[in-house]
Amino acid sequence: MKRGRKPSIDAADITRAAIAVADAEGLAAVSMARVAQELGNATMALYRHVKSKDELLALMWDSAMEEPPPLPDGEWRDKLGFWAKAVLTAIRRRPWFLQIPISGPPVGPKNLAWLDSALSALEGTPLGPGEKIGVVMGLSTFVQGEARLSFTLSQGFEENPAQFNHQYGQTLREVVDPREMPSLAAVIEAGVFDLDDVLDVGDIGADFDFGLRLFLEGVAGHIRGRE
Amino acid sequence: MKRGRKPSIDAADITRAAIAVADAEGLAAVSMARVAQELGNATMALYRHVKSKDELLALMWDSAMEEPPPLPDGEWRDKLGFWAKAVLTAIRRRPWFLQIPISGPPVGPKNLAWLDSALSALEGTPLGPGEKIGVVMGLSTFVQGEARLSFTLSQGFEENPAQFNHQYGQTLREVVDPREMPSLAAVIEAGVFDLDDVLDVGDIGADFDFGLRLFLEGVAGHIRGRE
DNA sequence: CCCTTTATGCGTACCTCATACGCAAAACCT
DNA sequence: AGGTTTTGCGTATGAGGTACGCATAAAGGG
Repeated sequence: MKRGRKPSIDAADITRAAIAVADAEGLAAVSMARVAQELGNATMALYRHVKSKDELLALMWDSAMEEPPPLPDGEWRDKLGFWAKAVLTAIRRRPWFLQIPISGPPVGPKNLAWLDSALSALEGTPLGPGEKIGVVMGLSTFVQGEARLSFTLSQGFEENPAQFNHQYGQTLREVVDPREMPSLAAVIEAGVFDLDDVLDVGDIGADFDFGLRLFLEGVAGHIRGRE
Repeated sequence: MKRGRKPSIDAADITRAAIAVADAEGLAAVSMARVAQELGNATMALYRHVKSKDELLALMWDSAMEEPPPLPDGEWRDKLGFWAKAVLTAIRRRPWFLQIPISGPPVGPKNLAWLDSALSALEGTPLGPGEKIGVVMGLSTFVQGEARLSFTLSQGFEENPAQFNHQYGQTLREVVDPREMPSLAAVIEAGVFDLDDVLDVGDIGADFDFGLRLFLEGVAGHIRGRE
């Protein structure tokens, strides 16, 4: 049988506690001391189960994502669109996911399940394996980038609401010289940046939807040009 | 005239020094003490010109980008493609750019110049102002995401070369159960992940090129459907 | 030319963190 | 029971950000 003192906690416990802290107070609040306190252990006890904080962050990264939801029936475009929105929703539930400095390609089961889900959406298409990966990587990159952007902005908003809303369009009008940046000035004058709802944390966001549509349209074009 | 002791440095000097440190040793090496040393001042002297380290990072963020290069002649698709690659190249020159936790929308002149440049590429198209912004935002999101990914991976590679190259495909084969994730397993079996050149830091990268092509194709489709 | 005003330079000190080290405590084996 | 092995954790070190207050210049007024 196994010798030595029984472990009172294991790496999974630590990861869970760390995730709870991150969910409640943000990634910045995740310190070894804080996590240990959550578990009722001393700080240094954690190091028996986790080599370093970086390793803990990697574990958190693997465990952070929920299970991918089943895709709807329909053609690949609907499925991929649904998938993209599901990714965005999942990330929004754990915004700190994007703040973790990742150290390599995904090997955790959850992340791989999401990858599999996206690939399955392309199952009926004539795309080759490499192309499927390319499509999914591109889409995933776009979604994560958009999520990061919206999260960053909403965070900046909480810290300093004044600089947003109508302010931004106004600020740009002051800073941009129409002679130096005519294209940008034209867009500013059109009032595109005067929206109140630059963030719209609640729903999916028009920018995201538009970009997603463009990307999927591109995939459709690629498939068409290939048949 | 202005009273009081003459400032020996100003915020711009500090920003420059901080950027020099980041260029040479990475963003992690940028500490107030390190920057002060670079300038021959004491640590606390910096706080006369910069409210906090966060503010310094924001200043660095604004100054980090170079001037956008002039776009080539041709149709919008060539221009935007060129722009996207230029963004990627510029970011690769200062990889730490993406590590700075940004706090709001861009107001710095350099970043706005890039925005203007991208918008000017769409000048000849029938797209409205909101659509132009949508296209540019989407593209920018994609490019930054791709840059972040390639940077992250190349960094992980330096720290731990063993886990890459053929290893990754092998690792996946061990972890992925074909019954649970059939689509992913199929792609793995096709050998897509066995490449030596997952990163290819040198050139533009096939994934990036493919994703870029898809997105631009999507924009073309959108324009076509609008005329 | 000295003194007051004002802004900068910076030494000291405090706090938060990650983490190395070594000993104490517990659980198993013989 | 005594030895062995593994975990728990107190202590200590060092890095980093920054508040505070005094020292130090530079300009203006008398």
